[in-house]
Amino acid sequence: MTTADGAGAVDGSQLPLAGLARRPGRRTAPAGELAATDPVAEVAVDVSLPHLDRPFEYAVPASMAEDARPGVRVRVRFAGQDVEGYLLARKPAAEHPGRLAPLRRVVSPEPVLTPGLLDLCRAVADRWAGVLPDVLRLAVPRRHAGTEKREQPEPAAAPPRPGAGRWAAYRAGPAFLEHVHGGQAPRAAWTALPGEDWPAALATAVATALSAGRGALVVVPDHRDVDRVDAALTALLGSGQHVRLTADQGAAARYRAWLALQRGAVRAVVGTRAAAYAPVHDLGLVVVWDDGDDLHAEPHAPYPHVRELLALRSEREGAALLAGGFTRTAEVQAWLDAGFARPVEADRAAVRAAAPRVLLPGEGPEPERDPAARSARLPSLAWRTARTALEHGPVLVQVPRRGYRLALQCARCRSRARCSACAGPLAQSSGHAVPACRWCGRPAGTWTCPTCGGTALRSAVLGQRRTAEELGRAFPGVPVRTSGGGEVLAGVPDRPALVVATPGAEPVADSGYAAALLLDGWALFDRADLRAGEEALRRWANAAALVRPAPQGGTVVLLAPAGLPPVEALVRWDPAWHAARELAERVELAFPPAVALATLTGPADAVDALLGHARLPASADVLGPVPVAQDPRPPAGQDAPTSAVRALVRVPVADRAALARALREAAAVRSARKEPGAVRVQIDPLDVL
DNA sequence: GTCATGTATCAA
DNA sequence: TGATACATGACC
Repeated sequence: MTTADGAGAVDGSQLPLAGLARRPGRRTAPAGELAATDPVAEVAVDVSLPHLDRPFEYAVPASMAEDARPGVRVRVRFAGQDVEGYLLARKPAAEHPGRLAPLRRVVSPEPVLTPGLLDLCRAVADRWAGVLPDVLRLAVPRRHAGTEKREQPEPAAAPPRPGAGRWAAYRAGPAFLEHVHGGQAPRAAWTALPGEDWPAALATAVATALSAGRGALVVVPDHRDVDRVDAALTALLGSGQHVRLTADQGAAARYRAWLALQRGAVRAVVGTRAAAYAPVHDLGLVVVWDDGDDLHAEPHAPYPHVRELLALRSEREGAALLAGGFTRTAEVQAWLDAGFARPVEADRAAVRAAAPRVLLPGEGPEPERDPAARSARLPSLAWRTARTALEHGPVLVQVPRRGYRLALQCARCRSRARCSACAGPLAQSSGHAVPACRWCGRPAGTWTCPTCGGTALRSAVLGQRRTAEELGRAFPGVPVRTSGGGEVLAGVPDRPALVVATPGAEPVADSGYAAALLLDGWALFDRADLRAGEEALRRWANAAALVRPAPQGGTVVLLAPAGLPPVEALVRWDPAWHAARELAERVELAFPPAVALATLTGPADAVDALLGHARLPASADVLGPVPVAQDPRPPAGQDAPTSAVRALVRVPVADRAALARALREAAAVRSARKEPGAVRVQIDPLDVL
């Protein structure tokens, strides 16, 4: 029987059940129906309005006293409707001066939102100026009731510690593993050697953490990469030590894997971006592979990025952090410069021994007139390289994806045209005769190229997909396979074939490609994007890394002009050099990661209102708002705003938290006042044009 | 977001 | 005067 103490602590006397209390015919529920201890529950309700992003207190009926534990999903009455929520905590007394409504239902006794996961989600919401319910939707998978009842396997015994394996080839590689094994939290930027079997290397790192009783988490860009790491982990550890988490696995499989981690039956996971939240026990190692891939950027509010999320998480949970790839982003370079992370890289001799030879048109023997090459619209060098390589194995042909944004460049030297006021990219909007800056909106009536002094602008060419049929005609009798779009090949056998793939969909060849042709190098520069150079190098290097080393004849033909930094970086296979250059450029232009930046996108008056409410740090620099092309994905149920604008706010990195807080508070004011128009706030978005 | 309440507005 | 519309604030 519940004592009066419990009830008195709630409300001073009885605890009426709201809703029932108003109806004269029904009596207030007696105090005896409340939980004996801690009759008050704090609940995060699933309402994504900024001004409601805080716990609300509910009374715990005695019938739910056992199940209503912190972390469980509950259903409550909120503002007259039934909503889901998470029970955050139980406590003896309420702070809310009014009456408490009771919990309506404990949806599931499974405590899915553990204190650690709640802390992480709260930190993510704060870091990206968002609200907790939005983050919880990303972090906690949908419930699958049948799966909860099923027995989990017994926790597997920790595996033996593996040798350093492939890590011995890298300076500071074995030391990193040693620290992981020793319970420390080193942070490393790993630049993988071309040709590296990186899934195997990551499996070794995961096994090292497991062998020390620590958990491990690996986030890769896509499903195919999950398959590769999954296979490498199984090869090293068997099948019981890890699970996989991907968006495309069914609700049951996903929830089962998630629960296995949550219940501590399994301590290692590999997955795509949502796996960054996986409830791994005793987390000792977090890994992000190829952090430059934009699949690591969450497309749902509040738009967190896996790299930054894992950095945040590793610090909060004392886990080691490993950011690996064949190239290095400016963001990771900034980590190195700041001393936040240390490099794990091979020495130059090892790089030279592992990298393929990279050729550019204009080098090597004079091109001859070759009708077969012309019919495929292939430069002679590419055609001859492929023809020779096809005698030794498969040849990869990387073709660009469609649909790059239109940018402007110097008609003479082809360097990207930038605004003379703020260095933003110039672009031609449809319907406007005068090109304008995409950042500050300033029209560029007259323009002079700072590189060559030219004054004429040219429209960039859109990427164009070459067809496999065209290549097939140029190489009669050679099988042509394609990978990309809907159909992605995992691997190809070690036989002569042309393998046409879009970036990110390149199949792995059993013993490496004999050659790769990287076509349409220009298209990658024609993106109106600050990250174009970095992205070009990343795509080229990821394809070139699948080619055999130069000593075994591996050759890459890159159709891009010599002299541009990403081209030079590929030829010399020096991604660190390129990353340092990129970062220096970002510092110069005052763009991320050199500064923290927020974009506010929405109807003009809504953006103005948000900026008006925001108590921005004194350091804040506001650019725009400027009109932007219609939002490609307007919020559900809303029409695309007719006059969408975008404003940029930049602050020093040290003020990022203050910027996020100011924007969130301003959004809270707007939502409380029901000001019309939705404004999308993004912190450090990738697509700052 | 929903709901309840308060105030302005207008036809009868 | 009563019906209705719209603004406002709370939401536990």
